[in-house]
Amino acid sequence: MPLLSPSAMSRKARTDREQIITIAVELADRRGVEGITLADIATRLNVRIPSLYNYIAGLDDVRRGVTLLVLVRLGDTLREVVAGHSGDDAVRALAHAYRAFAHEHPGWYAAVEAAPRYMDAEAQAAGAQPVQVVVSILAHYGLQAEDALHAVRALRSVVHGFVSLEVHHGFGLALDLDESYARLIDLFIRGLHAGQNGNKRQS
Amino acid sequence: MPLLSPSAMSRKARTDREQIITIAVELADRRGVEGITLADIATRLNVRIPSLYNYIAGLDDVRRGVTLLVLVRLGDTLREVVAGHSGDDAVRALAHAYRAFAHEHPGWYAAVEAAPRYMDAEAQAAGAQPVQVVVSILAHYGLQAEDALHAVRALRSVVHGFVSLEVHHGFGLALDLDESYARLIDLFIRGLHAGQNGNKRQS
DNA sequence: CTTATAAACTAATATAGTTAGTTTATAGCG
DNA sequence: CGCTATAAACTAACTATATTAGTTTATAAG
Repeated sequence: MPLLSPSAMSRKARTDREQIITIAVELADRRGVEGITLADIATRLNVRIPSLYNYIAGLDDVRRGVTLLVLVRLGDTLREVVAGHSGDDAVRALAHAYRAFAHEHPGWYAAVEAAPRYMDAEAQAAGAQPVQVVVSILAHYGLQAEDALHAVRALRSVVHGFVSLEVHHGFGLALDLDESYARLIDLFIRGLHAGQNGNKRQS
Repeated sequence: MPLLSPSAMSRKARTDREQIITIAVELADRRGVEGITLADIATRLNVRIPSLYNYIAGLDDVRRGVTLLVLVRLGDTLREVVAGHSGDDAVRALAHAYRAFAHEHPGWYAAVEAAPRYMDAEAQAAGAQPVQVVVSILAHYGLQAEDALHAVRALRSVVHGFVSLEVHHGFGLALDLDESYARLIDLFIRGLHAGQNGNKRQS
């Protein structure tokens, strides 16, 4: 007896695994990857917990699937938003979209943050679209090979750092967050421009 | 019967709570705040688990205590390191010390990251020394009231963003991390200088 | 109709934390 | 010195979680 519709019977494990991951992704949207429980998934499917093991290897397997899916969705979102922009505009658009994603889906963003815990480097490569988007943007700044990669890390750090602190309520003061973020991105852009001639460190 | 030494008998709850937190901090250094277990603490004290409840309200209470203590230690470390430096030097010293702390004590750094989960805003204020250190540094840049606070958030974002990604192995490429970090901090400093006259955003 | 098997189930185990209620040891007092 | 209140330990029991083993059931295919 398959999990729901008794339609096709052969090699259906793939389908039902996706069903489980889909439900897990919904749960994760509210409670984060760590908040996923097999009990909730089983209830949603009107099935007992052990039945799930016919399709998944365990909870961590579910979390891995969720992480991958979320990474892909973030990558898609960023790519769409950035399309049509370039230079400073592209950086601002990306920064805004990244933050918006975290606001709209805190649980999913938690999955992005915890991604390395559940996926090894190779598996992550499959969902590394976010990085690719950043690389393509910074290419327009005329940054050479290694310089570009260091810049990618810088942008990731800046954007992730702020958003991470924000969604975890790490900023205590009553000071406008939109303003802080806009200034941070501008500061990053200024730094990028100021470094274009003479990118080497002074000390 | 007190947890260990049958010395003073009255109001010893404070003492034994500190004993528990101390052990928990040691455990957290290796496995993070989330990795603390009452079982481990009880074993270390040669006591059964429920006995701990005479001194703590539960696991989250322990985590709260650990978080507070770690926050204070980080604050102390940063303050010591920054003392004697000013301007760009102070920023670099702080950035370096912050990252070093995360490297030497990954578990403690996890507590710093998760701090808002276990402590409300008021409780965090008690361990908000790190922020105070940053404020004092940026005062030397001639930043006015709000500008300074936005700049504090920027520095926190930059430093935390990179370190967080690094310790969670979020950087996939085989590219020197020290170099990336140094460039990021320089980029931040450049941006700070470039923004000194005309700090307002253009759009 | 038979049979092989996918897919569900029940039962049991392990590890967590937590609560209730009981026992024990001892500090302080008469 | 002995009584008593109480701090502080204990055992027992319960919850929720994941996981594994072994059994039953339904059905697709021959």
